[in-house]
Amino acid sequence: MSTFSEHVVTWQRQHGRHALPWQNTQDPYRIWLSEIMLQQTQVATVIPYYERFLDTFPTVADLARAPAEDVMQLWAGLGYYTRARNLHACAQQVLANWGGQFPPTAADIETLPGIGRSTAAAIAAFAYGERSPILDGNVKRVFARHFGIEGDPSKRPVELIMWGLAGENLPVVSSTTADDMRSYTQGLMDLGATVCTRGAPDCGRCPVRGTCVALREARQHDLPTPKVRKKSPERDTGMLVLERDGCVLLKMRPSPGIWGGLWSLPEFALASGAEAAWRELGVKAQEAFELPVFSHTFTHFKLHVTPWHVRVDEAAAADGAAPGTGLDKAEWWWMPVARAGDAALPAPVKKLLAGLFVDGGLF
DNA sequence: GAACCGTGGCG
DNA sequence: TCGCCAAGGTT
Repeated sequence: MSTFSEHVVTWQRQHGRHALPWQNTQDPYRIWLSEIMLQQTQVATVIPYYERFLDTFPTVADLARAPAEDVMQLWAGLGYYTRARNLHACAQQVLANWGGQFPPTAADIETLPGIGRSTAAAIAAFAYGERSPILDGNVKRVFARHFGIEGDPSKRPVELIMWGLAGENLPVVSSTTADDMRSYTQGLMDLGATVCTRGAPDCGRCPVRGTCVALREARQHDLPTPKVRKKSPERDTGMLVLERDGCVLLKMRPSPGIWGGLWSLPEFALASGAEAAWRELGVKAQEAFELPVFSHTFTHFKLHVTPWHVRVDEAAAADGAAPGTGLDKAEWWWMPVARAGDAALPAPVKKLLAGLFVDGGLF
C-alpha cells in the first residue's frame, strides 16, 4: 500500500512537467525569481518576463545593484508591483545580510521581503531538497478534493486545516531523499495545474484517485467550496494625454497603491473637468479631444477611464511659461512617444498610447 | 480577519 | 460580455 506522497512522487517523474525554464536548476536565485513571478500569475504569462529578467540580471548581485527604475521597467505588465519592489529589496538583503547566498533553510528564507511560508518552502524544497510543505492555490484545490475538505480555503480555519494536511502528507522522514522532496513539491503543483484542474478534473489520470474523497462521492465540482464574492465597486476617472513635441507627460504613481512605482497618465476628477486639469499644470491647449471611455477590471474594483488627448501650445512653451518646467523631476516625465513600449507603464495605459500613436504618428 | 494589490485567459 | 481566478504576501 503506497502513501499519498509516494504516488505523487512516482507520477511526477513520469507525467509531471520537467521543461519549464526554472526547472532543471538548483540555483536558489533562479528558483526564487520564478516563485515570485508565479505568485497569482499563470505559467504562460510568466515565461517571457522570466527570460528577460534573467538576461538582464543573471545573478542576485546584478539585480541588487540595478536601479529600481530598471527593475520596474522589466516588471511592467506583470501586475502586483509590490512584488517587484520586494524583489529588489530582497536581492539587496541577500547581498548585505547573507553574503550574497540565499539563506540555507525555509525558516530563514521566509524572513526576506515578499516571501511567505509557502514560497519559502517551495524555494527550499527545489534548491535544497528541504522537507517543508507548500500550500498554494493548486495544493488547496487538490487537498480540498482528495481529503474532502469543506469551506472556503482562503478562510483562516480552513487554511489551518490544510497546512496540517500539508505537513502530515509529506514524504516520510526516514526514507526521503532531497530529490523526492523536489519531485513531491513539483508533483503537487503539476497535479493541480494539469489534472486536478478547476473546471474539468481528469480523474482517470490522477495518481491518487484511489483515495480521493471527492471522486468517491462525485463531488469534484463542489470542491473546493467557492468563495463568496461581494460585487466589486466601480470608479470613474479622467486621464490626460498631454502631447508636446513628440512627448507625453507622465506622473509617477505613489506606492503603495494601484500601479505604485509605475509611470502613468495624470488623472483628474471628471466633476472638475479636463480643462481645469491641464490649466493647473500650466498648459495651454492648442487642440483637445475627448476620447472613448475604456474600462479596466482589477481584482476588487472596476475603473472607467475617460481619456483626453491634448496638444500643448508650443508658443506658450516658448515664452517662459513652458509646461512642465515647474514640475518635480522625480514625479513628472515628458516621455518620448517612441519609448511607450519599453517604459514602466501600466498595461492599459500602454495599450491606450499604442492605439493613439500607431507607427509613432502624432494625431 | 479583511482589504488591498494587476493582468490575461477561459468558458 | 462577464465572472472567475492563477506557483500569495502585506498591512
